[in-house]
Amino acid sequence: MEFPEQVEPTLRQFRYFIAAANAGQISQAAIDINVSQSAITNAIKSLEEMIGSALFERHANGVSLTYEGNLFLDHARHVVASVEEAIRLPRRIREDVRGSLNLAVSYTVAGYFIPTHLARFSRAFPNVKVNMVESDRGPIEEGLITGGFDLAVMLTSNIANHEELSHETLLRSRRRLWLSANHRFLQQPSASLQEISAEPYIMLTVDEASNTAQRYWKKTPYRPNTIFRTSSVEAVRSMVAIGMGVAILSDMVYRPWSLEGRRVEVMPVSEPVPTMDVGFAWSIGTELNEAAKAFVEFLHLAMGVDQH
Amino acid sequence: MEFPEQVEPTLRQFRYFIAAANAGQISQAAIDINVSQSAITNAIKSLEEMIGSALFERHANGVSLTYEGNLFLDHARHVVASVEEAIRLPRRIREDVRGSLNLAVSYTVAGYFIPTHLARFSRAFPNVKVNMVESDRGPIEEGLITGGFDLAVMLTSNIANHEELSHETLLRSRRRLWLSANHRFLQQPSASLQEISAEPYIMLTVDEASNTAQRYWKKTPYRPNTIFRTSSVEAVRSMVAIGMGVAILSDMVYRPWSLEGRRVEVMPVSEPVPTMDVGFAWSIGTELNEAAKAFVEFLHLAMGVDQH
DNA sequence: GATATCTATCTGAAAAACAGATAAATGGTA
DNA sequence: TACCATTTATCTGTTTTTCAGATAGATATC
Repeated sequence: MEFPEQVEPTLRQFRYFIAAANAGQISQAAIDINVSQSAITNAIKSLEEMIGSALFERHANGVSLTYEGNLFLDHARHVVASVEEAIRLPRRIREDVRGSLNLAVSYTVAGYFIPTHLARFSRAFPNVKVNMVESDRGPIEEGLITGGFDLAVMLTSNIANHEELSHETLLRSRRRLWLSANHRFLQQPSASLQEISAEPYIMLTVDEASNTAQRYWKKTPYRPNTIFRTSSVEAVRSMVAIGMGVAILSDMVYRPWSLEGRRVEVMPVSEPVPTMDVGFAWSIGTELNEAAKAFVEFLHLAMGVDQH
Repeated sequence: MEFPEQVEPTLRQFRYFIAAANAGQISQAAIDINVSQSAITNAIKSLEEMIGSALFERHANGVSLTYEGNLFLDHARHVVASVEEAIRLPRRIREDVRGSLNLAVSYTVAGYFIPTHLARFSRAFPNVKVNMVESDRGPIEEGLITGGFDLAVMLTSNIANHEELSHETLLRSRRRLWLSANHRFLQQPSASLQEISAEPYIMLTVDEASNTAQRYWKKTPYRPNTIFRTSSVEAVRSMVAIGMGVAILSDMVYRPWSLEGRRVEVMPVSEPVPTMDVGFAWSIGTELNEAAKAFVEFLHLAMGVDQH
């Protein structure tokens, strides 16, 4: 016996076995599935060795299943069907889920988080119409409560109304110091808030970023030396890149290159700076509709929420 | 891209994918399952091409499942579990079925049909105690009706009491002419009953074989030239082998060699000769107990009753 | 006995899978 | 910035596996 002492079956062996069981003849099965007779004979032989009992009785005019072979056939069919499903289902279009989703998103989420996920979601759930509205925290919270929005994806750490809104964090993005490629700080492992306070600072105003900034500056005697306030992340990036100032922003919106092609570097802040938390928010009282549930589940899976 | 444009996944790819999903890192998964990192990388890449979407997002410190990857993981685990079950279950000991089976069998069944099946059945159902009794048709039918036997495996074509007994045929075994290796008939394609009637005939008496024989001899003007009557198939075989006579018996009891090592040949009879039908018999009124049902199902599968 | 048809086995060739080496990208650290 | 550690991706040569075709053996049919 020259056989490699197989321990694990292969799918091919299952298919060959099923073909033989269907045909009642190994040679006919070989014709059916367009392989050689010896290939099927060997596949079955291997399976029988693995299982430890004969699957077929061999006759002069074909083969017939033994008791064990009959049991195995059921399992084999199940296995092949499961494989079929596994390959087919992940890209299955979930046409069963219908309806519309009124989704509110905040600025950074709209630009840096939602797009890729929303694209995939729409491919997977083509019958869900997503009406996405970008807005500020206040109007979003109000819309969720009044029912104007089904669901929001926003910065969860900023949420004010905890009586009427639930939230769930999907992603925590670290905040670090952005600076130009030739900044002297880059020779240090990190920069302290004290050091940063001496630098010209570019303040991003969207998503209440300045409010958030206050939270960690307030714990120190220092304040940022804000020379410019903008609602554009691209503006921040460009200004940082050409050396006009530094900024503390989340990794989620970080890109190494500015629009002009200049490099933006990044480094940790010595003091603990809160992460930027992105997640869902919804009204406590009302149940999510089918489309919203699908979207929540979709992002759960994409973010690996259940992974731990 | 040097890849062979795979269409069907392999089980190995499923296993590698699961390992990577569990570990969160391809390289760690490679260590876990003791293969090279490139093997897993390639397996995942192939799967992604087959499915048509990414299963993982690649990061600098590992991989994380995409939405599609999460869905696929469920399927993959199911597939591997099903394979596991398929390989393990056919030899699973059915300890759940308990009880005793009072089984009656007729002579030829006891010697040439039951043993191999009963051995396998007992391995599969160790908690079923089979009390097997060999008897003649009359006492078997009586025992089935009075409840002394739960079930019988016998020659169904011989059953007399059709009012109180049900039966089901499992196997039809062709009857052919047995003769010695140098018999002149062997130069013909077949032998007619007329020709056979001129030969010395060895009559087997068990299982009412002589009654059965009468059924087809009666349709002709000829009668077998019986020179010896015996209840031993071995005796028939030996006597045929040394050329003392011929016999018409079923393939089920045919063996090419006699006890003395002489060859017994076999050839068809020209006229239609009824097959020997082996099957179950049981009392119409009573329901089979669990052990009996298991035995019936076992033989159904072994004989491929549901195959057609 | 000849023929046809079945499964089992053998052999050389083709295909696939793999390990190992290396590249490319990124994070952490000094 | 540089350097190191660690990640995934890719490439290469080798090993392993799979396979088709040929052949043998067994059995049914004619």
